[in-house]
Amino acid sequence: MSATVAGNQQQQHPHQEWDINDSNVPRVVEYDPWCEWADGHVRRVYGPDCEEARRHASGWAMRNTNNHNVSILKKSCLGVLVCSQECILPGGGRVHLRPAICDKARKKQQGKPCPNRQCTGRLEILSCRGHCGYPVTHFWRHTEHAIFFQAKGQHDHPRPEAKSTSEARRSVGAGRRVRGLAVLLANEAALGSKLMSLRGTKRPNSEAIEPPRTTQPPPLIPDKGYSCSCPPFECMCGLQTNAPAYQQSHHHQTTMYPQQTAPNDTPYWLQDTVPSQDNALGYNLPNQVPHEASYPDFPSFTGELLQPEEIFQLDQPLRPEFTMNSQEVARSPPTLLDLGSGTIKYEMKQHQDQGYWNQFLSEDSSSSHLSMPQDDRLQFPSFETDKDSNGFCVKRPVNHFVSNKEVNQNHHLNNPLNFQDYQRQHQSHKSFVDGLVKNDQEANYWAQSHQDDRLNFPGFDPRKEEDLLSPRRDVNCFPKENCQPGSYNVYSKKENGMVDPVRPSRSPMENKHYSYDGYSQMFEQSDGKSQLTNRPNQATNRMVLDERLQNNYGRETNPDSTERLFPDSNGMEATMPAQNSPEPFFYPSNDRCHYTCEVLDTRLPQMSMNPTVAQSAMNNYGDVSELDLPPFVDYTLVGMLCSTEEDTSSLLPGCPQNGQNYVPHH
DNA sequence: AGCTGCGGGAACC
DNA sequence: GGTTCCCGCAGCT
Repeated sequence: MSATVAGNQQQQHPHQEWDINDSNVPRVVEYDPWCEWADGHVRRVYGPDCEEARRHASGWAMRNTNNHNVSILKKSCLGVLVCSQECILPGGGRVHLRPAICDKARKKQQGKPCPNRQCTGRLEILSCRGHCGYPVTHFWRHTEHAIFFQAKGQHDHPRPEAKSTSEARRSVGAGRRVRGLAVLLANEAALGSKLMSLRGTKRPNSEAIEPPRTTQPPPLIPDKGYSCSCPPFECMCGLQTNAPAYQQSHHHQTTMYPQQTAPNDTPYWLQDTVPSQDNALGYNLPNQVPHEASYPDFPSFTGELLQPEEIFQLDQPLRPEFTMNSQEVARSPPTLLDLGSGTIKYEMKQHQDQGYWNQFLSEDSSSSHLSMPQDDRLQFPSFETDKDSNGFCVKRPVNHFVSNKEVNQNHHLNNPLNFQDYQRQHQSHKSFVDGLVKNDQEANYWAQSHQDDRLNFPGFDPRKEEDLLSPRRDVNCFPKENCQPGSYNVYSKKENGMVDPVRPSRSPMENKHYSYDGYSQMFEQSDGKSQLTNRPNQATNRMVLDERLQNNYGRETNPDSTERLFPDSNGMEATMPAQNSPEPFFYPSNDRCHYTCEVLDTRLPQMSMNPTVAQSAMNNYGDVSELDLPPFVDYTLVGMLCSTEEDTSSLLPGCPQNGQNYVPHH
């Protein structure tokens, strides 16, 4: 697919506006690269030959929705399957499987035992409410020259496993021996997909099984009721959200919002993170278009590397302290999750592997709380570097600066590091490490860090902490002021101490924020306390970056956006370059969206983090060595692996979310 | 069995 | 009347 306009060009020619609903859409000469995980209010234009676009594919589980417009296909997000107990996988990640599109199949999924063999939870759907309380919607429109895509809303939940993973799991069949799956996955990896294997064991016990339940909430906010005045398909609610994270991914890091609005003294990224990005990551990635089905071509295991089976035999938790080059970073890391030991192993390129594995093997995870740099994830092969519109890899500024204030109020969900911080704070929750639940840690959590965590949680709004959709829902995208009061009240019930009918309080878990990141936890989960101690450091490191960011991206607003390029009066399609620019998309006037800055700052930004979530799963490996698998055991791991890609994109968005982000004008 | 697209219908404004 | 979402159906893989 051809590249889009260069960043500079984009800036000069701000996003020409077009709407999927327009009678005449512009005739695009350049197309956006395929983006599997489009999030936020974005618009993209794909070439007619883009297979993914033609299939209306998406990493998100999107179901068809009738919009009574045959020319425009509408799809809405089904959310993600999560563990009812919000358990943390041995690797630190969380369960987030892909909901079946088919209602029937989806119903079957719900209530199944959590894939985490050490967890007694059940799978339940965490529905998407990213669009003012309703599921995020995707619109597809085909024209003679291009395929137009428009998304509304910001996913307020972790990314589900990749579709390919879900399919693989399905094909393997529940209840099969894990090894079968491992083999399948291994083959996949060899093909450039991913290598995964997992070990299934019998579930420890069958506690009282919770009746299958759905987290599906009733529409909280009538699509129409809320005061958002955004026109159809142009709602900008929550648009800021993804911008930060995605923005990063682009060559032009146009970072808007948080940085601009909040001065901050708290480093958003840890310093160690920076180096890794700049140095470790060369971003010299192959010109590769993100593709749903195409996982980063990580190398398959070779004789020099430990075989999956061998890896699983390790008794000691592994601790990664390694760096990898940019190319490796670009790939999804093959990982192995040993549920038994709770260890996640990453496959590294051989030249690096040796050292990596040596270290890996020699360290004890129990004491590794600090072993992993805050920005380790940046070093993971799975990170896909950003590519410029032309498909060339561009060094992605890792410097995403966010002040403390921002961290608390305007948390960028997209920021992996941010996420990481948060997550670490919550690792003690339901951690099943080495087969044991760390009760003591939980206690600590409540006694020492819980409150703290919340305050530090990105996007956390102290004023409304209880009103967050769900503890698991990291993002609260509901506009405070503009969503209908009535709708909003639904959430406020929680504020009043009311229990969410759908999700009975399970304190202490109840208030826990959903953590998507599995990276940091993988190696640190064993020591919850240490995590907390790290924070100060992290904060300090962020500072420099924040400053830089502000300087560089201080001027986000682009007045030019006012020009409305497309449909020309004569009815002919206006030719325009695809909107790949990372630049924020501003509406000509403020009147289109009434969300207040406060809302955006405090809530929307969180959404951008979502992508990160997926990471949790990402580096987990399944242990191939063991045998019978409970039907569900497999997919957790699989899903986790899948998330790799997701995470990748989220962290360092493989797909330029830049497409066309709408940024609220204030 | 599950995905996808289509269309009817209800609810809301 | 317009828009949204829910649901079922049928074709396809």
